[in-house]
Amino acid sequence: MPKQVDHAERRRLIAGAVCRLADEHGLEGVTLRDVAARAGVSMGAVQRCFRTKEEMLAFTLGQIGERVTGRVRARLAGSPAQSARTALGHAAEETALLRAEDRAEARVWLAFVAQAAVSPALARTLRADYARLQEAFTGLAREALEDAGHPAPPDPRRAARTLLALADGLTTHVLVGHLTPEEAYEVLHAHLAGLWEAPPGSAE
Amino acid sequence: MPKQVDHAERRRLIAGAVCRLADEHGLEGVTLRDVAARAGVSMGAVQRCFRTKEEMLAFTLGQIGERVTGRVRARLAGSPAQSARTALGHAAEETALLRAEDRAEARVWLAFVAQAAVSPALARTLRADYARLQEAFTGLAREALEDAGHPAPPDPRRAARTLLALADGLTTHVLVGHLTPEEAYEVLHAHLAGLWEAPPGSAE
DNA sequence: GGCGTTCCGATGCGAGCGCATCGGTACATC
DNA sequence: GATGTACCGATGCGCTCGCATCGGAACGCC
Repeated sequence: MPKQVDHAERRRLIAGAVCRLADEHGLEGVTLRDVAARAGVSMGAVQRCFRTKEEMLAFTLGQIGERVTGRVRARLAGSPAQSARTALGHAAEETALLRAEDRAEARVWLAFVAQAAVSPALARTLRADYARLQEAFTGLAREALEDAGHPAPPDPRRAARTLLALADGLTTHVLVGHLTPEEAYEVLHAHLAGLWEAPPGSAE
Repeated sequence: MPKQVDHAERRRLIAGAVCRLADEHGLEGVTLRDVAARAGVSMGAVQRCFRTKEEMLAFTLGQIGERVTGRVRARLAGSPAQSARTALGHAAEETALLRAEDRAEARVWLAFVAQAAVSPALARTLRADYARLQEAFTGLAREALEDAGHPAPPDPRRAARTLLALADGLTTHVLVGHLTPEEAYEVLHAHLAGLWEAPPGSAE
């Protein structure tokens, strides 16, 4: 067995370079040459790891999805100690990518979402991520709404969908500069607060 | 004075071609040659109307913005007869682009939003559109919330921002196939219903 | 009908793209 | 240390891109 290379690790390395480039110039600005240069490897190495560019992009999107859902899960793992309500708030924050240090990740996410609209393969990956997130949100929302003491708690799945869409919309609006991160944060938490204060039987 | 051409009309014609192509293959698939072919003109004509490709894309984005805000305004024009609450719902529907026939427009919008994240010129255009929409939404929300008889009505601007972000998020989720248009519609209207039913002093 | 002006379609150009190829290198094995 | 294999970096290829260029068509005007 001659020289061996940790392929998985290298793939992650390359995916990281893809993210940094996509953050700077958009997904269109991601070329194999630039990726190789940024990752500090040769083009040949990139081509060895991924047969085509599309495969590379799909892998990168998968990495991003794992990172986001992983962070949400990490927050949830520490949640039993806190209330489900707080946990849901934190999860929504993680998803909305409002922090300054998440800015790059948000831009990459947006680039991939746009591409997914015309690329079935990417759309599949993205749908799986959204499904996982919605499931997690729904569980938390159910728990939190029951805690709120509603005799007939609102539909937790709908609450989760609303929250997920709101988080994504806020991410977008921050990215294009329509809202500041602070404004988005305020909108998000006002929405969450409204969830618990809604009267029994409310549709929201 | 020799041959004269309606430049404004031709620009709109070309912008239409850009939209159709962006719908099919994403913004990356929009090339000057394809645009010219789709618009039924020569490449030279396209280059005469727009000095650069970027100028062409910016103009197209402006057209889309005008179309959306124009439709919202049109709905609003007929609103004095109805309640502000209904008008706000209709405006939100228009913005969310959930109908099947809006699908193409939604895809184009998403492509431009992603590009705007790395293109200041596009971002400016987009911000102006969002500002207009938010203003319109805020006015309607204020009116509707006052009609709802709150002694201390919730912040209408925040309600408008929430609604706008939610609408955009839903558009995105429908595009990637996470939600069906019907599910998104249901989420949107449940959120609207929750607005009126929130108790006085509610944060939402 | 010649003329001047405006417009346009075809063509060329340099650059950059994704991908294929291949000789050389590094390393486990014996 | 020879050898076989897995790997990689460099280079080449075919293509398409955005943009520049230019000869000629179209047309109001004298």
